[in-house]
Amino acid sequence: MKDYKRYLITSALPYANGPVHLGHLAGVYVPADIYVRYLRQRGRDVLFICGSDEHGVPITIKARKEGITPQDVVDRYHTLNKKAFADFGITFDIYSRTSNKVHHQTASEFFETLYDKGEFIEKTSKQYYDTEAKQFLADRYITGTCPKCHKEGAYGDQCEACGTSLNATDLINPKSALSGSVPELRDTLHWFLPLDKYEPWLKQWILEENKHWKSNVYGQCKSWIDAGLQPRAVSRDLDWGIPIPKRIKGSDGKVLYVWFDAPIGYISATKELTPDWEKYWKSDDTRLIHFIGKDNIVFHCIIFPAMLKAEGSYILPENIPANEFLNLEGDKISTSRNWAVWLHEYLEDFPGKQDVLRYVLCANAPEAKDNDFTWKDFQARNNNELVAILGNFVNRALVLTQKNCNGKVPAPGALNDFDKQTIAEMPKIKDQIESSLENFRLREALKFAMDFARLGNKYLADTEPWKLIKTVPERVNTILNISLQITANLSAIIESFLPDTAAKIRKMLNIDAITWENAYKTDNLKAGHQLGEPALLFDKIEDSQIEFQVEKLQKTKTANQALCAPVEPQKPNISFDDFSKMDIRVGTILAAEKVAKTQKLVKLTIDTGIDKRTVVSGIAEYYEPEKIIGQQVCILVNLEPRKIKGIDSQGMILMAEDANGKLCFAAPIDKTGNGSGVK
RNA sequence: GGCGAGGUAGCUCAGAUGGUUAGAGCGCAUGAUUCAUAAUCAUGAGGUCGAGAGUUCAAUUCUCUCUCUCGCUACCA
Repeated sequence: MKDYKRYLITSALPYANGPVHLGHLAGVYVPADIYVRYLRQRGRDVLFICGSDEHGVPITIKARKEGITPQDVVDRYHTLNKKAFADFGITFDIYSRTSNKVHHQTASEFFETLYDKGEFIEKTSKQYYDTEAKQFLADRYITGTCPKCHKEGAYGDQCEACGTSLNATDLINPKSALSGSVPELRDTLHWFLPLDKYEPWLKQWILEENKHWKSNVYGQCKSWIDAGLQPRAVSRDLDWGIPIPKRIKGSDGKVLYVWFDAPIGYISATKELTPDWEKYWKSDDTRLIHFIGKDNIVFHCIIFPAMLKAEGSYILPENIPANEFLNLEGDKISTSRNWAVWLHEYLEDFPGKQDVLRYVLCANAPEAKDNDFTWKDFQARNNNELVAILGNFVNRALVLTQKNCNGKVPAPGALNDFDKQTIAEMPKIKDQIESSLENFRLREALKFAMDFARLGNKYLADTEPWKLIKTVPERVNTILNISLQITANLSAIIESFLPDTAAKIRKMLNIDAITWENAYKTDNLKAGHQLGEPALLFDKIEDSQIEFQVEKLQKTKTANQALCAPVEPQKPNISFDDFSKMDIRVGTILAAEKVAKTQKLVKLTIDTGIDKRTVVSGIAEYYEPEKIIGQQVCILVNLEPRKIKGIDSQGMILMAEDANGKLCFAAPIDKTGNGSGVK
């Protein structure tokens, strides 16, 4: 690898509309912090950058819902999250925020530079405008009837009832969520970053020059690039965000799209931290690494690099070790469903146990695939690994010294072969950890770190000083000296993974931090050195504590089920006339085949009694085509025909849909004649 | 449907430009031990490496088909 002079490490800016949970910690912040602490231990020049991402529509929506300002929202979560990170020992050099002045300036300048270089495309498009509120409406601010499932209350970007992603212009009866008025379509000007223009360069840079990226990252990028990149709007009509610079024509009422300003936040935060920021962002001998979750791959691997490339004066990331997701007790973590373990709640239930969570999350980090966090596993790792192996070894070494040497480091005598062999293991383990960490294999590194404690336990078990004390007491001095040297080195070895624990060990040994380079030596503790008071590093976690957590989640689940299965309220009354406009008939399915290249569509031929016609229906997930032939169904025959996937669909099959979106035929119970009217 | 990632011991994961008995941790069993939070140490059991076919002297590792999980994407009156 290239000889880098300094490191710039960023971790994804958490979005300031909610608290951080253990998934964030496991995927992004714990790995980043471990890596950074390790680099610092080795004396490398490193900056660790993070901050709150505070713009964008969801924040304005949350503010409206609660009747407060967007600034109030971001202030709340910025403070909360900043504290949570600090509590878990995540040692950012700066935890900034994108509502800062420095960031506003930096991001506007960045935009201006690209604008002046002619890197943007200007495009006018039609967007909904609320004439009462006098503003353009973000997709989320438009509600209406879902064109797919016909439920009301769908948003302009997505229908939460059926999960379909939508365009605002597809909504039936759109309404402004701001004023309730009917919005009108108006022209609006926006700037686009032509990602397609960077396609050849991205191909070369990622697919050829960055083959060392993790396979999940590399593959995802390849997938995006191969699919073809589209120009992406960098501005929005919104009043919360960074205004497009005034001198630019048409900038009125427009802000930078949050995806554009957020990654620039890494730069602004660095600027805020040090006047030397350009050394980190603009020298080839800086190694820039982004720690992110898999949801952020496209932004950090494709879009942000394209922005930096377009700007021209910045370096590009050398690696982006994105992690996958952490599930919780078998289900996807979800903020909106409250299916999460919030960091501040964890600390209330397990005070002082941040290292335990760091350990469990690192040991089970979703490095290659989604992983599952269970409280049972949490308990097992605490009790069987931290308590039994690590805590126990340190305790044994210290208590033995206390009993036999009055808490003073004894002078070693001559070393025998087993002593030498044990001592020789330390540099080996240290090397293994280095190699794992340099390659972002943190769970492997942690496993090696635990080997250090195992080495100590084995050494004690094999030398049996508690027996020798009666027969060859001078030999015990050597054994305890070596055991204590292992303990001292162990404190440095686990420092990056378990910082609090490392500090506790140092305190018990009454020593200062040992550098990484010295973390294998046998003279870090001098003979005669007075040790501090021994104490237990970890406590056992009882079944009752785990049951409490599991019950807590179970309650969430129950609450969600009650919440998630509401029966749709009755629609407004209609006249009989309205009803009788619908011509619903009974028909028989004559033929059915899956529409090629679709997941849900089945092409049906129906004998309606009137004629034999083709209908395309989205039922493939629930019915196998060959099994429904001959079945009678109800069909709305006078629905406007529509082309679906190139097939003319003449009518619509009536289906009953439950709260989970599962479909079943609504059809006559008894066999009846084709063409029978349904009234 | 397309694309990407993953499917290896009860659990969580490593692994190999194809080559003798496929690895680790936890769990389990047996033995040793008692300084230590009944912790530790040793030994062992346990896998047709998602399924099938092909290439090969030889495949878990390469190719193809299929299947399951996750993600992106298209379609869903």
